[in-house]
Amino acid sequence: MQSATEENYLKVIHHFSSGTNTRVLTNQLAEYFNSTPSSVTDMLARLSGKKLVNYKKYYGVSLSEKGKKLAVDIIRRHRLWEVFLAKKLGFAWDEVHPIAEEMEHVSSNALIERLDKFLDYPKIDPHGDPIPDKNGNYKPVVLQPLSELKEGDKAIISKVIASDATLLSYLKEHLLIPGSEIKLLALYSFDGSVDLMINNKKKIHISKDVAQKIVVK
Amino acid sequence: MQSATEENYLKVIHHFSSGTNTRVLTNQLAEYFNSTPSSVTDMLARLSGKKLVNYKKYYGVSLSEKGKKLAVDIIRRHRLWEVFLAKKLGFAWDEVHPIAEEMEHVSSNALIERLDKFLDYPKIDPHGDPIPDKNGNYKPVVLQPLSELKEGDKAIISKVIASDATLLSYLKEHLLIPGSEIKLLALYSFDGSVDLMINNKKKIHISKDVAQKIVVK
DNA sequence: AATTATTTTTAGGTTAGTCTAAATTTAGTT
DNA sequence: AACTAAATTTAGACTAACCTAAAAATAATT
Ligand SMILES: [Mn+2]
Ligand SMILES: [Mn+2]
Ligand SMILES: [Mn+2]
Ligand SMILES: [Mn+2]
Repeated sequence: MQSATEENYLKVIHHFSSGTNTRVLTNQLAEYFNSTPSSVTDMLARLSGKKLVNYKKYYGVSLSEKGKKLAVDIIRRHRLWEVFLAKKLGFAWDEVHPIAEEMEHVSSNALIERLDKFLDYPKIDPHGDPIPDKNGNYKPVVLQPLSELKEGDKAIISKVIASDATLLSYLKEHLLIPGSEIKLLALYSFDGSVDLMINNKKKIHISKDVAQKIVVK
Repeated sequence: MQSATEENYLKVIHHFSSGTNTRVLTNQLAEYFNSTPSSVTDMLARLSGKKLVNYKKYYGVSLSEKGKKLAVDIIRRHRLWEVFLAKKLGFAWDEVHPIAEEMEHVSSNALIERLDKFLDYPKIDPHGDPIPDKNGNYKPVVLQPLSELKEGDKAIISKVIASDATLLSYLKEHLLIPGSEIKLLALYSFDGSVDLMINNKKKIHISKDVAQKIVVK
């Protein structure tokens, strides 16, 4: 068995190695966890001992096959709980993450299978991220920033890259949230700002800066 | 904040002191947790330091007001999750406990309030135990063993005192489970055994021994 | 290539939660 | 009251998960 801390590490290593570059660095993890490089070294040695990661001193880590399986399963659990929180309990999409961060560590497999069924086998979570099935399979959704759309294009917002609270509440107020349908009415070449139609109901003008932080599919 | 271990202690101390006698003994807790008396002493000192229990060396512990509040809240969380697992996910009443034992430690209060609403404010859990409301109020259900009913009495099974797996599956097979309605058809004075009608559908004969383990209300 | 800066590991220490074995206190019994 | 038995605490040790400070390895610059 693995602890909640170990599960969190696996999930984050998976996240950081999910792009092109495969190895994950000690300082990267330390910064992410608001921890110290020495604590990370400690944990990487532990995970290596459990054959969950491939770890070379001074070089970096990657997930082993065993570790990758586990990481994907934890991501599955996390995202299913997020769907439950949003769809069944009525939490907003930006409230579910910290709660799911705890729920994902409840260990029962039967629980997750039944939850999956109860939710009618959802494919994406409230942030637009794909949910792996029980075999760990999922297809990464093709995403692009809103700023790359052309005039007339329609898309669904699937994610918002923002941690700033004032920006988040601004986006929320104007329904620039995951799930909303948008149409690009006009693109102003002089500053990259755009006019949008949101859910066929409301027009809005946003800067290029903000448009780059709204990810659509 | 308190750890999951501390929460488990508070809950169990509440359980053991819930009867007439108020003080809970070290060995009692050690046995319950399959732990050692010295580990318990250690934890009691910790809980005492947090003002969650009143603890006198060599004498025993009881919950402080603060500790009692917390204990009741953990019981609330536990039983609400049990209802969720049974009613929404379709788990059997005898499968929900170990899962709820983990879920009860998820810390969000908003989560529990929304869960309560989602479940339509249930008053009892799948074992027939009462669920405290958000202020910690609940009325202990008046319970008696089936063996104390008189001929002609009707009752609802609210709990089964059994850990033996063969007995549990026997009871399950014959629908002698929480929620079932039973009527006492005959009481045999020579050995205390009884004839029952279960859910107005099936007759069964059970020994006094088993009748004493079926709690009804 | 030598020096400097950055990254990472090692060394040593802390807290929560556990254990075994020994000492102590309380309870029970001649 | 003295002795024995049971319950409980203390002492000392261990692991997981953290930390700070120092040492070592790697990367970047002169
Ligand atoms: Mn987590
Ligand atoms: Mn998500
Ligand atoms: Mn628990
Ligand atoms: Mn219960």
